[in-house]
Amino acid sequence: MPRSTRRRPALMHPATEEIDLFDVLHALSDPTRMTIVRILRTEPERACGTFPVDVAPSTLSHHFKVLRESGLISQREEANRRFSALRTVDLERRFPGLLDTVLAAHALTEGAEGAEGAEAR
Amino acid sequence: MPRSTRRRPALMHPATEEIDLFDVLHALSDPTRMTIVRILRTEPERACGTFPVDVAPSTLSHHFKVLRESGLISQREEANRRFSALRTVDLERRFPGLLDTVLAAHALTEGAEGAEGAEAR
DNA sequence: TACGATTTTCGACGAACGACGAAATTGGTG
DNA sequence: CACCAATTTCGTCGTTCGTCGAAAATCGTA
Repeated sequence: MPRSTRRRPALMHPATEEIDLFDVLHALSDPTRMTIVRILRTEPERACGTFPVDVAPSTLSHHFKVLRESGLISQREEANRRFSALRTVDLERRFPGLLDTVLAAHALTEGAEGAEGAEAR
Repeated sequence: MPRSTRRRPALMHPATEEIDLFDVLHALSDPTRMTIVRILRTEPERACGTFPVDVAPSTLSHHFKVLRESGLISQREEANRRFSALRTVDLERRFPGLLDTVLAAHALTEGAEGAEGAEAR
């Protein structure tokens, strides 16, 4: 038997040149997805289930799909798990400086938001 | 009689420090609004009705409201007209480099998009 | 092979979105 | 005052969004 008998459909990733700015902006305009991206910024790779966001697994799966199809992250399957990684190089090539600037902007709002009663999410 | 007898409610603009990143990203994730912002980038001020976007007036009004409440633009009333302007200084103060980077990113996608059959919008 | 862990797919639901037309508001002008 | 032009508000429509739970798929392991 071949090493990979794919029964699950292959994961769709847009090519670098096909990454759409509106899709990216929309993907980043959700707090949960922003959290995921921010975490992924500090680690090369991470399994889906290990993100500290409190939504149902199915919801999380949905967000990962949005992120993947927007071109923000790539996903790799390994056995049971699915590992996600930021497409930093591709993003930088497609929209130079965008990810850095947006994440920096979000970092600016960090302390203030949490301080006034928006604990999780 | 006083110079301004406001019967219409005053226009709501978020203070600079209150501009929300998610609102900004969401506002920019719509093509029509992106067009408006891009145009406003090249002119200090412009009346609402003079934007070359083909949507119904009421729809346009809605987009201006979203842009204004996100903090991206300010609006000033003068007689019948309402003039819009980019809040470049406030934006820069709140999220340094964000607007420039996003608009630069959008500029990169300009030629290619229009070339393959997405004339208007 | 049966189980458990990980993740997705599949509806479902309510909220928000983008679009529209009709009606109302406002103010300048004949 | 009547009219016109610019714009908003209101209600509606269909779509998309974010969320969930239940069920299915996949794979390692007991």
